[in-house]
Amino acid sequence: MSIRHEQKEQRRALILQSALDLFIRKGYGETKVADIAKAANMSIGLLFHYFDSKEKLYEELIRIGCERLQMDFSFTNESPLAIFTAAAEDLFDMICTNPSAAKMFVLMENAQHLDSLSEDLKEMLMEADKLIKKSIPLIEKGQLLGEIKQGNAEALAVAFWCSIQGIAQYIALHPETPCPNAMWIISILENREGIEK
Amino acid sequence: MSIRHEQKEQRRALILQSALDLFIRKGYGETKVADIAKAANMSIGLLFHYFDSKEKLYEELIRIGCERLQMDFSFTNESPLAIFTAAAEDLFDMICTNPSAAKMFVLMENAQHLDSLSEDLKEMLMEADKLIKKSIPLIEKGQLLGEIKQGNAEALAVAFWCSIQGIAQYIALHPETPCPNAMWIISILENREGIEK
DNA sequence: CCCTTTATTGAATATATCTTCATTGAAATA
DNA sequence: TATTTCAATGAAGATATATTCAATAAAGGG
Repeated sequence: MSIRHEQKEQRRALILQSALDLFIRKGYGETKVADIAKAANMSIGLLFHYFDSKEKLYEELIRIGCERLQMDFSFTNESPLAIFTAAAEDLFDMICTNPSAAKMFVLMENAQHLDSLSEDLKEMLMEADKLIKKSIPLIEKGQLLGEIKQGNAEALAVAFWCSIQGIAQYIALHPETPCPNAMWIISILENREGIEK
Repeated sequence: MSIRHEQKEQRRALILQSALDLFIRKGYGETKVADIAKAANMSIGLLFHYFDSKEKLYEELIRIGCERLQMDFSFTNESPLAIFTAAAEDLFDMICTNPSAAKMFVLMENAQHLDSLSEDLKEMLMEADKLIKKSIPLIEKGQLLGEIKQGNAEALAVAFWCSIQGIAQYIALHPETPCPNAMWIISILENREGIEK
């Protein structure tokens, strides 16, 4: 392949990477196109040679995020706690192994609360909130089985998923942080020993 | 006191409240002065009658946040786990009782990563990051005592504080959410039963 | 009741930021 | 090598947003 074509891809990737980092640190509105160009070591004009607008660039990042972070959270016939454990382990592995995955995770969360965003992108982003809602019946099942502790199922779901979200955010902003163990977060849900009735 | 004076205070409070809600939902840069004025049911001009600039308004919010959220996290001579438990319970109580406290919590977190902010405010905000650093020796002490589980102390501190941060963020944006139990988060740190050596 | 002070408005202005464009130079192609 | 195509620049232009201001209405005080 030609030198040009390679460089084109590299440049594009560099812009996306720089923009992602800035967007999650400062937010969309406070990240100036000039900041992104500077971070990517290029002129403002060149940035617009690669992306039509700041908004398109942002949307491209979200699109990439949606592709990569396909949270299956598949309803296998495993026990509820096993499903949450697998999900947590997958996520922690992703977040701690791949710095840009952690950043994507944060971008997607922040994007949810943004007005000026095309409808189809907004729909894609609805997932995160659904995750909590979808977890509630699973938690209730786990409570009946005695593997998940008692308490309001929605509150438990919020505690579980938001803890992961909070940790992902910190790791995204401080990539050198030692990675927490997924099992620590599972202990939020886990019913310890005796089944009290 | 005169009607005017009362109304003045009310207006100011209303602006601050509206701005806080918008800032944490959309971020500083995407929150337009017009949005704030609209949310507070007043003209743009009047908003500037109460605050010199958008930035001053933001800084005022941070100043209020710093006053209210004086995280003592005092080093009493209680056991490490008891100190973390007390801190978590205090925070959860504050977050779940007082919606604007939860929002403040989020604002302060977001503000940290903002450039254009006076130096003295930046210093005030350094606290959150210090919280994790200050927790490390305490966690190590708890590990020696066997009340806190084994593992990298910094990673445990990150897991604990960031979980609280993540939950606070969700509650701030969804105030009707049932409040998680502080003890659920404590179980991130807690060493269950047998001391393995 | 008159005069002073303060609240209130929205259009006009200033400012900041995004986006375009004419131009230059480097790489591909023949 | 000549020619075409694309990368690259930064200043000019367009746009969006913050801020000011002159004018009006309401309240306070004598």
